Amino acid sequence: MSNSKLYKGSLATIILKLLSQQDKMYGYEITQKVKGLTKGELNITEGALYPALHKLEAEGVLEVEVVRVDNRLRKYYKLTEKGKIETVSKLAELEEYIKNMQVLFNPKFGLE
Amino acid sequence: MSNSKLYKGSLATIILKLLSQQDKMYGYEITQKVKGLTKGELNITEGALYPALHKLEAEGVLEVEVVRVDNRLRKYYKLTEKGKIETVSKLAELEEYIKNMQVLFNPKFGLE
DNA sequence: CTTATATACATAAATAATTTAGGTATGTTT
DNA sequence: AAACATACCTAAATTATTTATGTATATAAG
Repeated sequence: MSNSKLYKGSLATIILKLLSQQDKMYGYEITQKVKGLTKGELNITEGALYPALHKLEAEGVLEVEVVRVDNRLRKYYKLTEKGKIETVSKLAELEEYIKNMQVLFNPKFGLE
Repeated sequence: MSNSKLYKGSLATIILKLLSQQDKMYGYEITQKVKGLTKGELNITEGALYPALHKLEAEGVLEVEVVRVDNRLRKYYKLTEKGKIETVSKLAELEEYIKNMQVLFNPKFGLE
């Protein structure tokens, strides 16, 4: 995530959102997906991603399935039931955040 | 800023934006303005605000003028020339951030 | 064949932004 | 007299991240 300081705090939300659309993904796949969708503008660093995935797993938000492909390991993550609920609330938080930024940055909207 | 983790990294941008619309403001006024505009949803904590103001001042982005009002101190901050340039780039960064979040969260937009 | 690049995981130390929890002091309202 | 609002401040702890490594296999390029 080595671009803008603004991304701080959004990593978990991004992971959850991607997993709500794709059933299961592994870490490296997530970095590539994000890089692709943002045309290279947002690069999730591994040092941020793996600890974040481990934390979400420890919280019971994600569950993991290890698969060996081409003699290399992949750890597929998917949302648990708790994770689906958590995703909804994280997405609501993001929407709130963006709305608040809009009223701060386009004061017209805030006036009524 | 004791609401959502998402605000991390946006505090300086918020301060600069407010000062680009209002010439000069003091710390407490900034907290009240933000609280008002966001209907109480975003509360900047003093522990975040004051160090942020001091840092921006140290960087030459803000300049300060101390005024005594009703026997109480107020430190008015305003943008320097450097600060005006910095504001433009911070706002551009925020727009980039929001665009990237849109392609991540509304994948339709990313497809062409 | 050997070097570079891509795939795939991981962790530890350092940095940065913030929260939490204090502290000082004056003015106003109950 | 107490509570609340105004107005500043800082230090310790927490948290998320960057930066810098490390391991290992597969594939492409020279």
